[in-house]
Formats: sequence, structure tokens, C-alpha cells
Amino acid sequence: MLEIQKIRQDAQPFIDGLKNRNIKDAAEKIEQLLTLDQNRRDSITELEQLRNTMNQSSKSIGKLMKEGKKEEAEAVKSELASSKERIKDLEQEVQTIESSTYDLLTTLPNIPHPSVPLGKDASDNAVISQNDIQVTFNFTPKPHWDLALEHDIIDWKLGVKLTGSGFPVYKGKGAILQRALINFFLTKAREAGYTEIMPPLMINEASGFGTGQLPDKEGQMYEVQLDGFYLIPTAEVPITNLYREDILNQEDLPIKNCGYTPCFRREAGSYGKDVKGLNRLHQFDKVELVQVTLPDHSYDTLEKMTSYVESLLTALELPFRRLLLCTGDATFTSAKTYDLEVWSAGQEMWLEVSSVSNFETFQANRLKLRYRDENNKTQLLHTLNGSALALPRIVAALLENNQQADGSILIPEVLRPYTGFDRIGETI
RNA sequence: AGAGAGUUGCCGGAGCGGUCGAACGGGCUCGCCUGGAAAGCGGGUAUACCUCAAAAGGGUAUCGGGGGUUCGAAUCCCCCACUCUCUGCCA
Repeated sequence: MLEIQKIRQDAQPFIDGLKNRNIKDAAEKIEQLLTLDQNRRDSITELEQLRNTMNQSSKSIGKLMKEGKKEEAEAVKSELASSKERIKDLEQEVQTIESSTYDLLTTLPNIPHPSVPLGKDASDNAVISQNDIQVTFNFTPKPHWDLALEHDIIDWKLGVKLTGSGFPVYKGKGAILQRALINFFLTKAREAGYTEIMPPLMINEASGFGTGQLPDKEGQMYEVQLDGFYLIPTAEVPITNLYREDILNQEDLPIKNCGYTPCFRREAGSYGKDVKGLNRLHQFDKVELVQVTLPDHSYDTLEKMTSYVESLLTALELPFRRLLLCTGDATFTSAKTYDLEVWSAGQEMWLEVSSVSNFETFQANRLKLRYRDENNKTQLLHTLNGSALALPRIVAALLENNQQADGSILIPEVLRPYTGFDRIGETI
């Protein structure tokens, strides 16, 4: 959530930023916000003055009662009646203004960092870099859904039987591969200084709000209505919300956490080849990184986190490229996002496997996540996160890129200690 | 799931419907004391918002969350959440 105090100080960067986000009536919205803000402050000023006199009168009534001057007390009481009504009205007014402000503010996305390219949609994302790993075949590589079926390692039909589409069942070496990847990613993260967190897989509404999934994105999350919980769409939600309403000490920063969780996404409206096979699931596994940093350090951290994720892809010998998402394609909460995509030879397409974002204060503002600065004042921190990594598309790419002429699939060297086997399927 | 008890500041812990942002103790911190330290003594020690050009100062709100009664609520009433104990159930 954007900081109203900052908008009040200097609205122009916000107007520009929102325009770059393709919000046409950005200026009007900011203007509305400022008006609401002014009205709110006017009302509060009056309200608090009234409350002040009210409090004082109440005290004097107390005194008069003690002194036994009942009639005088009654007189003061009757004088208060009108203020009391006015206070009620003003309270109502403030509440209305605040909820309008909230409604408006929650529709506004984060302001993009100056380095983010302008653009409408994914086609305007900038390819920043690409590694030099190539995969070549002297036969036509198959898509992973065929390979998975042939080797009986992933079963979509069973998933449909148990639950529905988008909930595959991993079997045998398919299941072991999942576990191996999770373990590999977590081990690497620990070596890189991240603390492993195993959070709840359901969150409450306050947590959903804190990281920006609620109030608007309910459609993305599965809801357990009876208990008022949501299934997490990513470990980012619980792991970032660990620090909700905290005031951290500078010496505790940066916070570097990682965690493996299944992720649950409704993905309403997705269709076509995007959802084929492992490309887009309702339940998938992911290891997530979360960092909380001082404002001055967040962009440096963003680069380091992204490089770290790239090192995982390199270790897995996958061809990948790094995108810088344009102003139109970055997520609602992000100020700057890098996407990492791997090349999947069977489908001949790039698959997004990681998204690394700096949210600056956008989440921290919602979370009320602060630190004490040199002057002992509380300031909002910056939050970041990144997938390291999301499993299904990694699995898709591994299967497709590492398939051999004989139909078997080689496991990358680094994973073998984790899988205990070096190949899926028959060798010649 | 049923019955009961509870939820107060960084922690422990008081609190009668009235001057309670909250006794008392501990912690932390500053000052004095000391050659230095301990002890001792004295002071400070929440957050958000409003006011103010800013600082100072002043004000409002906050005692799990929300609503209500009242001139006035940490204290009374209602709803919700959480914690603990017992019973039940169970990986």
C-alpha cells in the first residue's frame, strides 16, 4: 500500500508512477486521495478538540459528584449532550472517509522503480541476460507430459480422480525427484545463509492483507470458509507475515528466510497450452526466499537474490534467461521484478520458474513492519522475495531437456546425491 | 467437541466505573557515586494519529479484537479470536 504521508509530501512521483503503470486516471485518483486526506484531518482535528472538552467535563463531573454537588453535575451533563452527538457524527464521518481512502488506496499498485522499462504487457519485458547452455537433439524431443506418462512418474488422471485437474500425482521416481529438488534447494539456501522456516499452509485474513493477496485477489486463493482461512498461494505470505506489526532492531537485519511449502492457486480463467502438463497447476511445490532489509539495501539485495537463483539454474545445467518485467507486467505489489525463465526443449518455449521482487515499503506499510532509525524514529522496512525455485516447470524442463534417444532421462549431476539414481527409464 | 479459568506496557504483576498510559517489581538506559566495577541513589523507558513551517509543546486514541451501556470503562454487558486446565476424540 502506498504511503499517504509520502503522497501528501510530494504527489507528482506517485502520479507519474501510476501513469507508467497504465492507470489512466492516476492524477484524479491521487487528487481524490489528497482530498480525502485533508477531509479526514479536518474532521479529526474537530473531533479531538471535542473529545478533549468532553474528557475535561467528565472529570469535573466526577469531582462535583464527590463533593455532593449533584445538581451542578447534572447541569454539566446536559451541556454535554450536543457535543456528544457531534462526536458521534464526526466519528461516523471519519470512519466513512477512512474506508473510502482504504478502498481507493487498495486499488493502487506499487510505484515502479525508475529502472523498470515502460510497457503494457509481457511482450514489453526486457531480456536482460541469457546463459550459454544449449540443448540440442538429433531426434524430436517430446513434451514432458508424454515423457512422464511413458515412465509412469506423474499421473494426471489419478489426480483428477482424487481431486480435479491441476492436482497431479507423482509416483516412484517422479515423487523422489520432487523430494530431491526440495531438499537440494533448501540445502543450497541454508548454505547461502537463509534460515529455514516451515510455516502453516493456511493463513488468516490479516496475513493475506499484509502481503497484498487480499482484499482483491480472493479469486486466486482457495478459501476455507468455515474457519475463515485461506490456503497459501506461496510461502511468501506466511514467511513475510512472520514480521507483521514488528519493530525490528537494525542489528537483526537483514532477515533472510527460506521455506518449502506446497502452494495452492485457483488460477481461474487459465486455459489452453498454458495449463497443459506441469505448466500451470492448482497445487505445486516451491522453495521461497524472503528477505527484510533496510531501505538502502533492498536493491542491492534484489540483485544478489536474483544471482543466487541463477546459480541454482546453472547448477541444474538449465538454459535460462533473465527478464526485467515492464511497468505493465510486474505484479501489483512489486516495485521491480526479475523473472527467470528456463528453456524447455520439448515444448520449445520459455517457462517462468522464478520471480524475484523488491516491494520496497509496499508490503511493509500493510504489515506495519518497521525498524528504529538513528533518531529512534520508526521507519518502514523493505521486503523482498523470490522463488528458489518453483518445482513443476523445473521438472518439465529437466524431463524435456535431458531426454535421451533411448527415451530415458538423465538426472543432472548435482541432484544425484539427492535422488539416489542418475536416470529415469531404461538405458540401451 | 463439552465444562471452567484467563488474555494488562520489554517481562512479571496490581487495578475500586471517575483525575489510569495505567501501582509495584524486574529489565534496559542515562546521570551521580567509584581508581574501575558491584551495590546504592536519582531520572528516562510504548505505538499511531491530530495540531505545529520544524523542533519544543499541546491534544486524541490504544489495557486480545469488535460492538454496546454511561457525563465518564482496563473495570459493566454482548459477539469473536487466542491461551491454559479437566473431560472426550485422535496422527
